[in-house]
Amino acid sequence: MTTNEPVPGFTEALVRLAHLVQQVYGEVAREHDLTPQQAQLLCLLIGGPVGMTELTRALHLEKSSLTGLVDRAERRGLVARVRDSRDRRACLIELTGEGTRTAVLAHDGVTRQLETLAADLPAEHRELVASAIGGILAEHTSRTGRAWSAPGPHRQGG
Amino acid sequence: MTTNEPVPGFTEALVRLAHLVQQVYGEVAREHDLTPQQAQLLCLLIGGPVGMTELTRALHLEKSSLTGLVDRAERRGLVARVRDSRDRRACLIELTGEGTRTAVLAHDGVTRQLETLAADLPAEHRELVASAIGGILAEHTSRTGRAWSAPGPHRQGG
DNA sequence: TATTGTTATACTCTATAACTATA
DNA sequence: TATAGTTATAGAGTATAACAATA
Repeated sequence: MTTNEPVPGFTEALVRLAHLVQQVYGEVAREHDLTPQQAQLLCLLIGGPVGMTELTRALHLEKSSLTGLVDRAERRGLVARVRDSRDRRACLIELTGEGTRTAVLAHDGVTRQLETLAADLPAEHRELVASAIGGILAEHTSRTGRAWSAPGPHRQGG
Repeated sequence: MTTNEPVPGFTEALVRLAHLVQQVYGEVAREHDLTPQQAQLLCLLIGGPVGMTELTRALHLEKSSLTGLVDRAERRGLVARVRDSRDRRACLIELTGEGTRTAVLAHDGVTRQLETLAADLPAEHRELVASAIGGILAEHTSRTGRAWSAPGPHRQGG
């Protein structure tokens, strides 16, 4: 009985929510003089340096697109390329001092905005929504066959 | 007691969900040889012709950006500009025949993908999630002070 | 040979500022 | 004056293909 008639507004709600989150990201990014893509990149790096190949998977970008994104962020002093000591072809992208400050501000800004918008939602509903989304993400992960590291509010302690 | 300690994973889940929806949109768009932005535009027009100014609000774009987006979609035969009989400055954007076919396919593709990913979610949870999202969207609308028309799975019968 | 990342190229997306035409 | 939309311009984002260096 998991597939009765689908709630008509369900996918519409998901799409609208996604659009809203994008909008929040854009607004917060702009407050810090970032593009949304740069904000995503920075938030993704808060947990520590990440290799280019892993970043292409996390951001769903072609490697050449990522090269350009990192180039521009590097030019603005937000990130730096460091050589990978174990593979001389590879490099890791890490936040600079300014990049770290900006990343944390952007991350906190997005989180605060979303928390504010969801302030009226009872705690148990929040947990249910988070759990439902977790299920959707897990289903997607199992279908695409690899783990997933999203940009944005990150899991600390990695 | 609406603002206890926030569920830590809540905003993270929202952000990851937004990213997933974006990804689905991108994949479906590509299947139909569209950019994600073109797919958004097309889906937004399924309900009928929409004016440029309203489109800038729905898509959160500057008017000149929208001009370019519509230009390219028009050049590809997906949409057409029609004069507004009540205001000779304004025009309405409407789907062409091919545009309508493509828009419906893209819309259905996104819906189907998301429904598939959420297939394991019990119906009552789906309703609760949709309702919770509705509350977040309503809160945002009341803060920004205007109604909102999202691209993507649309509300028919408007 | 396969993988990592860059370069070259072309296009789309986006914003700002200045503009035209209409209200 | 204000609004609807376009044009000009510049930069950012993205993909494809070809390439260099390393594994």
